Amino acid sequence: MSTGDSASGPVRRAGRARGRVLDELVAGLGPITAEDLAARLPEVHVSSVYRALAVLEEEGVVAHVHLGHGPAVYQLAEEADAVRHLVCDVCGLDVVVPSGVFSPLRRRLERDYGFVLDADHFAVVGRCVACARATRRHPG
Amino acid sequence: MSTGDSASGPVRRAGRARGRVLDELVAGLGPITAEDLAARLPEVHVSSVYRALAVLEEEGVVAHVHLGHGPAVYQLAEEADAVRHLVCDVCGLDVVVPSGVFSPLRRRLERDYGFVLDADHFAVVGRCVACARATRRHPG
DNA sequence: CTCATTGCAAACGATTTGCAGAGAT
DNA sequence: ATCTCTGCAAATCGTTTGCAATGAG
Repeated sequence: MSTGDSASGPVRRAGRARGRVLDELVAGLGPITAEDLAARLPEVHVSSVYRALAVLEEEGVVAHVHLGHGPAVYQLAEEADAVRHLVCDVCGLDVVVPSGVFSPLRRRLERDYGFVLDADHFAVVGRCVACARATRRHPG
Repeated sequence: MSTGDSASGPVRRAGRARGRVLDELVAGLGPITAEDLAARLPEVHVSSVYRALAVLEEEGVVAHVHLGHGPAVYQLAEEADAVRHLVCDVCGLDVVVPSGVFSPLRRRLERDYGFVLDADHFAVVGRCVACARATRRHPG
């Protein structure tokens, strides 16, 4: 019970990929996909980007969100905390809103169904103002 | 403006796949994936199942929902109308709730952000009662 | 030296597509 | 006969994984 950290896992050794990926995220590019990250880091292979992101997520430094049909986007966990994503299924626009907007639904789902909403891992899908307007079956 | 239905598309000809797929859905299996559908129809290729489903959706007979990480599930549009899906990200359980549960959020998003929520195309993700309980980091 | 980390290619699951042939009207 | 539909194989997209080489401690 002294050296045995039950869930400590392997000893982490800083390699090039992890550092570069974190640097990019810290540079504040906002939500970005693994592929876009790899595109900015010619020295780092896409698969290494995914692996680096996985480790960083495990450490709680990074978090990812699935935006509707598109690929997942990554971000510093601290930046992701207070917001939720509304993604337009038509144009892909990502509308970021304060997480508080979901509190009433969250409470209701939890009380009535025991379901704990995780609105920060998957975006909520719909249509943005512009696309909603355009979608009203061709006025006329 | 007589014979020219602006968006009528190609003349549909009933083929084996489309009929079989629709039969299965009418048989009331509830939400089912394209692959499961294909598995029940040895005479129909998966790709034909997807194509049949696409046509049926275009006609408004069928609708599909994306359940979190898993594949999309298909259902008769009329059966899908009144419900929303809460999917557990841990065990995959699909909790079906009346669509009314989302009305307050829907109204708020529309009023405050002009965003039209489409809660029937993508499930809302979280943890079911059992998994939520189990997730509270190993009590003890 | 040892073990984590990386690169690369190949595997993956879900879905789509090109093409030639079978089938419906 | 015409034009849609189907089967099959191959391609796609996003992501994961096996394996051997590299590198950090």
